[in-house]
Amino acid sequence: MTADEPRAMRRRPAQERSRATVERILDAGRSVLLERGFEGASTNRIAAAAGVGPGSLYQYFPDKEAILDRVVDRAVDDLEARITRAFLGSLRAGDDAVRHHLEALLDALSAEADLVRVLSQDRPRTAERRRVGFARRIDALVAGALLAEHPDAGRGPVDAVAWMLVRTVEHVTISWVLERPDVGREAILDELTALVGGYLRTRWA
Amino acid sequence: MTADEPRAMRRRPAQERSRATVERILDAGRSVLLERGFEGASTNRIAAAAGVGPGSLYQYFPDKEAILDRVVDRAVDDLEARITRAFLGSLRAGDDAVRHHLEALLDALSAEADLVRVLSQDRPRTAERRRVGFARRIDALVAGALLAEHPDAGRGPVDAVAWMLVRTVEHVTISWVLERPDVGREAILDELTALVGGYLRTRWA
DNA sequence: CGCTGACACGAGTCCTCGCTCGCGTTCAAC
DNA sequence: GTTGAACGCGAGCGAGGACTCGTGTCAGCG
Repeated sequence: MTADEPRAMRRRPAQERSRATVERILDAGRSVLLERGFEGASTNRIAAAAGVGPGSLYQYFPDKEAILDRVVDRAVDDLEARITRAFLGSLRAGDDAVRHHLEALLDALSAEADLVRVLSQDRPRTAERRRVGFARRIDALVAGALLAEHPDAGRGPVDAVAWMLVRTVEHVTISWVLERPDVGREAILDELTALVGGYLRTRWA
Repeated sequence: MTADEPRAMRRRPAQERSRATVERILDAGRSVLLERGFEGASTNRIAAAAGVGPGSLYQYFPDKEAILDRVVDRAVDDLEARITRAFLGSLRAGDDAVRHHLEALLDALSAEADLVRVLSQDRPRTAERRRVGFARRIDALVAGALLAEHPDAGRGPVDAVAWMLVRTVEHVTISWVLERPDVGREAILDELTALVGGYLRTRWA
């Protein structure tokens, strides 16, 4: 009953046929979104790409926003899962932990460059909410890790450090993927590692 | 004759009256843009806000995009000027130079938080081009400053360092202005200074 | 004053888009 | 096979937006 609880489906698909239709709609939504951005993702275009009448969209979704919300949610879930998995997977890499984390993140973003571009450029409220939400969860993770290593540091400073590190790493990696500047993958990883490492060492020398 | 040279005015205003009209249109465009975002910045709304008929817009601008382009250009010019001035103004602050630069940047962005929000969230191609263009110019400035201090470092590494520092500082300051996290101005300046300083020290110890 | 071009106006045109609704089709249950 | 619900379809409605055009007003000049 909250203001913006996830819009329910208008009708819950019962037969196999309709479940496939919903799937086709969401896939088409993803394609159209990646190819033409939010601007060009009209309902008629999505329906056409799904090989479905415009009316069929509204059998299962209350409105356009609900469709794109689900599309974005799915895509971002994938991306988040990929990143989180990479993050956790490189936890045991003791010494070069920072670099391994950065490497995993950079590769995850590179693998979904089109998605990252669309979500970063046309930026509807949904996508923005998801981005900030995810960032905040990572904030907590990083803050926890930092606090474990420096139990004497206060809660406040640790939170500030975590917040800043997360924004830094987020934007540098995304900018690298999108701008493709004249800086190689290895070079940017070296620099980012130095940035984070130098900071942490400076901060808690 | 190039593909996207700046759209010329349809008619160059000759009398004082019409020059004032153009001014009113651009001012209204700015207000509407800041209050309702790109989404809500319709031509009719801008005309109404300017106290002008819809037709009058097209006496001087070929289409809607041209109007918003000029509005964005003006706003970003102001912001750029403010930032550049602050940057140059704090050049002589010898020892704490880094911190002074960051302070100036943060304050400039805070003073125009609404503009920063609109340009960062709904992000049309124009605004994005301008952002990247500005960033690249700052890249060059910073690279120059770094090279002056470390003449023995190669061109490539210096460019990479400059590129990364600029993206880092850009996004951390903008995120702070937009998210208003639970981190005070002094704290974030301390942290950013430590981040940049620690990095540079690590990099060229 | 009278004339002319510059300027302002805003009802109206055309178009796109989100969304509906009535009808035809397919499927599952008996 | 029959029936009724689930499903699919797509022409079309209403809203809103960009932009036009015919008409009226104003400034400057003789």
